[in-house]
Amino acid sequence: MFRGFSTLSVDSKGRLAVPSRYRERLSSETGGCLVLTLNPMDRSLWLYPLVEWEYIETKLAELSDFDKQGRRTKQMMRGYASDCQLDAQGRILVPQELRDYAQLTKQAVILGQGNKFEIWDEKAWREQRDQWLEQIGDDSGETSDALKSLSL
Amino acid sequence: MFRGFSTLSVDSKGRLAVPSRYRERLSSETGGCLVLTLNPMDRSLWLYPLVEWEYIETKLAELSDFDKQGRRTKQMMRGYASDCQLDAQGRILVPQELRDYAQLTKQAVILGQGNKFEIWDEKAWREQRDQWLEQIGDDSGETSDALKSLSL
DNA sequence: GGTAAATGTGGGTAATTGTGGGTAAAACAA
DNA sequence: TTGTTTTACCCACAATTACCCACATTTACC
Repeated sequence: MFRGFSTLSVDSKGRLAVPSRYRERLSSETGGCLVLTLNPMDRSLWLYPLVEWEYIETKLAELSDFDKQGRRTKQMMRGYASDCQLDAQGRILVPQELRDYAQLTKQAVILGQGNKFEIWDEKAWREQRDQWLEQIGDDSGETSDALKSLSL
Repeated sequence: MFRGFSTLSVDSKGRLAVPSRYRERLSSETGGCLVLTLNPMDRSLWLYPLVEWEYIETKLAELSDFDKQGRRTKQMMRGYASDCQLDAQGRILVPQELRDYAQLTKQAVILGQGNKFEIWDEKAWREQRDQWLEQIGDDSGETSDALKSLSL
């Protein structure tokens, strides 16, 4: 399981260095093969080790083409999934299209999220975070049963 | 499984270059024989390796002629299916009729979608995409059970 | 606190890939 | 047949990417 937070810079070629503490695990688990795709919920990116992605892909493939929301989710995540490899310096190249989607500028943040990483533009992340923090505490409005019974 | 995104240009002759990362697989799997047809769900095209298409064709043949949606799907997909071959530069020639259907102009995008590729006019794709992204995140309204229990 | 190692960052170069166009062969129509 | 259009094959340039090296900064350790 991946966890933790790092800031990192996106250079002029769109490369992004994965924090060194994760590199060994990524190389050994999957030979450095990673899959980067968009997060359909937010303007951010998800980075999976290849094996994890393949599992996600089977789950996506099971979604019906005749369910609209399911079809769209599938189309987005698979359509934008791009294979990448750590280079000799432990960086990945983020395709232009995905940089645009997540509005990545010079500074980005990477968040460990269990089976994957989430990558945000730093400024966008801070704004979202502050906004959510206000909402989460606010327990008016709908809260699912699963959440209601969750003790952290 | 095919995945990933590329932009590509449709030249004045209606040719379209398949991204090089897929070429070897397409050549070896099917000797470069591909089938291009329309996507009956959206104004875009589907590109299958021949073997995949043949499997789809058997499934289409099983659809009843007394189900309207089934009959139309069959008619469209089979009727517009056209064989094509990768040329020496890895391009395919898109028939005028299909270019018109998908409203392909100069810039197109190609999306890996599991057993096939999906080809859109770039502008049309971006408009659709932005519209869908709003809907996916919007969790009011109906969400299918399959999606509700999906963790990505 | 100082030194050495590890890490993050930037950029140059060569190979690969995408794109456009010329020309010859093939298909089609009159 | 003849003329016209379409398709296949070839070459060439431009843009992108992969790979390599170098330096600055941070971290770990003595």
